[in-house]
Amino acid sequence: MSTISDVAKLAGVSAMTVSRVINNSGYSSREARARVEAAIAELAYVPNALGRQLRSKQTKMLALVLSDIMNPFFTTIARGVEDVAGAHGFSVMFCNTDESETEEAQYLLMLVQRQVDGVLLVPASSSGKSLRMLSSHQMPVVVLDRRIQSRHVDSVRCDSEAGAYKLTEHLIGLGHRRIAVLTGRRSVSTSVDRVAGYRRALLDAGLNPDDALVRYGEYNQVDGHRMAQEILAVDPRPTAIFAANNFIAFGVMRALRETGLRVPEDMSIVAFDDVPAAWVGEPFLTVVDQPAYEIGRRAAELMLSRLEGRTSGAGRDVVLPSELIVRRSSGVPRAEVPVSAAPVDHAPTPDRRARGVPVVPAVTTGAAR
Amino acid sequence: MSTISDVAKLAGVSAMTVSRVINNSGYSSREARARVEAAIAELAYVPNALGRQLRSKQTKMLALVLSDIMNPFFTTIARGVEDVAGAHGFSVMFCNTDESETEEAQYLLMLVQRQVDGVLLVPASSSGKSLRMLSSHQMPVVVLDRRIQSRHVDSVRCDSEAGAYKLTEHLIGLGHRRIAVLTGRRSVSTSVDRVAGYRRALLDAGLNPDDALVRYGEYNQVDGHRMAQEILAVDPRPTAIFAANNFIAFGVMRALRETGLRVPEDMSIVAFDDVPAAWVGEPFLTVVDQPAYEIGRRAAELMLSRLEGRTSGAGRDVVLPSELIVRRSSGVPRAEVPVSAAPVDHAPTPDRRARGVPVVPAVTTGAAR
DNA sequence: CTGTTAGCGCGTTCAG
DNA sequence: CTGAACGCGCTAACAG
Repeated sequence: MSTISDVAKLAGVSAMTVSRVINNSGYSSREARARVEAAIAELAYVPNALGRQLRSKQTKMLALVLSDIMNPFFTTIARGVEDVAGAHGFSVMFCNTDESETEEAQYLLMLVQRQVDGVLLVPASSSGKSLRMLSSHQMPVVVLDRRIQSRHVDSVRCDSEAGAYKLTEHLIGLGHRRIAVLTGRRSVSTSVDRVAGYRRALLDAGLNPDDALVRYGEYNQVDGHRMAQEILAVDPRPTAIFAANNFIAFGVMRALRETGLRVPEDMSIVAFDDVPAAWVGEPFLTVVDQPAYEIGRRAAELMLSRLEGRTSGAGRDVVLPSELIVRRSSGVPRAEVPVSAAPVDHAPTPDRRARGVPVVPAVTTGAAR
Repeated sequence: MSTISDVAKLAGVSAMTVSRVINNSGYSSREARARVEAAIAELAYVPNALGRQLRSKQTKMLALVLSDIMNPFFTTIARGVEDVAGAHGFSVMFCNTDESETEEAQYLLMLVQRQVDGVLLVPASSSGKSLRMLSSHQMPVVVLDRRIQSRHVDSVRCDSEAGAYKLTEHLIGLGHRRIAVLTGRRSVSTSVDRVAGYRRALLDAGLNPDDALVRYGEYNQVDGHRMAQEILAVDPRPTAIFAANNFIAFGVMRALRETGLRVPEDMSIVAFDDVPAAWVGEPFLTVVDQPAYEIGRRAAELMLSRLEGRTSGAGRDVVLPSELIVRRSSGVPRAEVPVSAAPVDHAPTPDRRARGVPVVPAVTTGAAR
């Protein structure tokens, strides 16, 4: 490994001149430049970023701390972050917390030690402890996906409450009256926001929320399965289930399959998060799709514009809209339809994307709206 | 940001003593240790890893360079790498090359500059240029997923040839005689190995490979779709399609849906790569599943054991076995079954995992095997 | 346009 | 058991 002074020696100039040539900073004569470049080529010299980083106090490195890179929602966010960061000469480190506050704290400490230039954080809890720790070290932060209290921090997320409202409204429009919701843990804002949107939709329709139909758990398939089993034992049984994320939805599907219930004839399912089109043969679930790539992209841009001094002042809270996509997993509840007239439609069904106007004709219910 | 000498000053000792306390190296008296720890706490001192890295010439950082983190296969590999690396105190940087040699070269140069301790590489091409560049900088490398020429480099991959053989054999056993294969680009070893396994299976069954049924393209949905359209126009049309990866398979499914062909009644599909169980309601595709997490885990372990000096000598080539999982997307070809007796089985179908012995009874064909 | 000086924060070396 | 001196590779600040 040759160093900058090896190059300087070979080129017959000082290290400083070499530095200027490498970084295109300051002036340098054609001749000196040529000699330096020749020396660099001869030695196959590659500058050592560590020295530069130590001196300039910039690592050109961002960190993305999230719960699990295996979740397609986060994978997509990650790709958005990487694309933007890369275009600005920044690299990205990924850290999986698995929703554990302990893991999160350990990673954040490590990131501070490593002097990353900024942290993009999907907080494992809304306690704000992590944010305080980061700000005590003057570490720039953008919070992703979740709501936080602090007014000083930038955040980019999707409107969970509104998305949940849309899904619930859709089910009510189909005629459902008993709708269950299976969500994540109480300490995560998306979990509670989605329940809140669900409740508001029920109330707006003049329906009475039933706490027996609300379950909190983990955002994974195992817990989705468990919660679905519980909810299927409730009497009277709900006619529709709202899964607050994709993994929970798949756990629900499994539970229904095991119980022999058909979707949507015996039970409707709707969920948050779509599965990327590239990964599925025929999309089946009615979902609210979050703009995951956009969340990552916007978060990275916000971070970079702070770091490059193009943005300053109070924290921005960017809230992106979600989109309702109606597919075959949601239908009219059994009681509403004659048994003989419930054919399963297995023909190719293009997505009916709801844009503004609900695609499904609203069923007139007791209450307005 | 306080430094090690701030702590030293406050504790009334030298910087060296502080360093010893932090790293538990050498001796230090109880008293000194206590004073240092108090000072650290008071200043909320966090050691700057950059200084340490510059001095020790170790960054405790690995890089994973792959084509696209959005591909579930690579995401799973990434998680395997991260878990192992994290357990050893290493961090991981991810780089998406999108199969571009240019992108790859840029990333690798950046990684050398950043002085990462090692690179885990899914090479965009089998040219070996990247490997030569890395070795010229004495950068430790483990190649993942793909074959390379060099005998000096460690690699961890799955046996593509054998997996393709299993899938093709399965189709032949069902009675298929005209089987198409849609694969990736010729410069990637997995693409050509899968075609090789396919050809060997045909030959072993006494069938004649038809080059019109072999297509090379990109490992993505768009190209899978395009290649499927081409292959459906071939006369006589094949009765089964072997997609060499998951994305190609989904492109094929889309093409078939658009053409109005049913799977498996009108066309069987088999593919490389399973979709993680957590992401799908009911798995449908007959696949060969690669142990992706294991590939990542083993690669990271190999790298760490080299870095920690526990392994030395010639490059290891770890080849992991794949597993055939038979599902509903593959069936007996149309001609072989009376039209009246081809019911679609929509009941819950547990996976029939083939372990050693083929699950599907072998159809007696002209040739042995 | 170019070179010199002086660190960035830390750990190794060696003498107390 | 502890500290002083030095250097890792690079660049900001200042002369020339």
